[in-house]
Amino acid sequence: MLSGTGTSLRDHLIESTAQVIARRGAGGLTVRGIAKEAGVAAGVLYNHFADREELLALALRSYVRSVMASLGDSPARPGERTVEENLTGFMTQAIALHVAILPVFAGLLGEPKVLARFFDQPGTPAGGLGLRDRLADYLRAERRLGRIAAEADTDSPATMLIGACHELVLPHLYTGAGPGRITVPDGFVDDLVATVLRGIGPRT
Amino acid sequence: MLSGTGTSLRDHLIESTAQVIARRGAGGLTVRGIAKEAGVAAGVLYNHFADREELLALALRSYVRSVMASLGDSPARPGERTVEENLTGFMTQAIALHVAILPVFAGLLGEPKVLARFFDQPGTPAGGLGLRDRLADYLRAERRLGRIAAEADTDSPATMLIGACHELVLPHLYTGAGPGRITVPDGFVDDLVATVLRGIGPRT
DNA sequence: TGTACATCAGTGAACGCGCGTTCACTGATGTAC
DNA sequence: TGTACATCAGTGAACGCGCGTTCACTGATGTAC
Repeated sequence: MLSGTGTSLRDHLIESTAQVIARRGAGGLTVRGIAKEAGVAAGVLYNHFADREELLALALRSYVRSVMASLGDSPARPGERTVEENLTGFMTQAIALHVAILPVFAGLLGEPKVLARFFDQPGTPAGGLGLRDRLADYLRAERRLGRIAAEADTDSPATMLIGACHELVLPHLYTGAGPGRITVPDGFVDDLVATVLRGIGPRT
Repeated sequence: MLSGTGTSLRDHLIESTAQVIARRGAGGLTVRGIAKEAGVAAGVLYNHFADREELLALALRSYVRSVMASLGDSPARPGERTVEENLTGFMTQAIALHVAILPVFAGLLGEPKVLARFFDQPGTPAGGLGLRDRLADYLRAERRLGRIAAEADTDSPATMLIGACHELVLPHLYTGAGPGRITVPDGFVDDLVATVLRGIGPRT
């Protein structure tokens, strides 16, 4: 695990840490735990990183990137297919992203220094934070095309749809379910999209 | 602050801790910090509580109760006023509750033991967790009364509306804004309710 | 090819710190006479 | 009322622990001749 691989030890440490994050979350990650996972001595971290926080921020970036890469690009293009199909595809990805990433960031809320370092990195993937704005942009484009109601608001549906991702994941975190299996109820996405498109008010 | 008050030292400790939680969140709360805030020696905690976690769980309950008391009862009664007014009132309260409570619980995600103790307490107020179900119950009642569409789903609007509360608060936590001022955008609640009731799809 | 030496990434015991928790002690209060 | 004693809530120094971090050392590798 140490030599013979093409990657540098620095990269190996980042990848090992990202794997621990994926498996156990980012909360309570210790320098010794990381080193053990990577199969090296604890002190070696400081030959390659300024401190624990720098390594964690880099590992977080690596983890977020690998999750986003595994999901592929969002297929929501204004004017193509139907709005319903586009929203359904977007939400399916958004949910997968939140299920993978929200528990990790939640575990770091007690370590604001690491979060700050993560967000300060140049070229940081926006993670879950950019999704709401991208969704609102998409909806505005569809409104311009006349495929959603001219008088409809775009911020509130974006907020609610992304918020639904949070609502799906957060209760599991409070009860300490960890990053383990979070199951998406049958028809979850379809119901969300239908409610947003058609509303629940009586037919007028 | 020590003697002369009618409350026992045990109650005083719980209240002092609840106040620290209200001011600085529940993350990183130390036994010494609590004792200093209460104006007593650190060791005294163990004369009244089994350990730090028990005190924190009790202080959490006290804090949640005081927040809920300050908000009063939810005014959403099926069949009274209009659905729009009821939802607006419910959401205004739900947002205030999440703004006050979500940062506190978020800071505790790194301490699952304290969360477990909190939820294990008999008579624990459900906090933010029960709101979604209450909202879904309310919507089902209105649907029975014919005040929302017969074919409408009730779980998805409840999930989205409560999720919008999360979406409002969570980004502030990532950027380390603390439990400080979280401002609600103008028309936030009205837009949410309008979108849920009328939908954003083109008028059919 | 063989030998002596320089280099330097990696090692892991040790350090200082802050934490939750303990416990011998203090001193205010209540009681007996 | 005054005095001697018992009680016990509160004290805070001290303990053990795990943490992030340091640094003198090791030993594999490359180089000179």
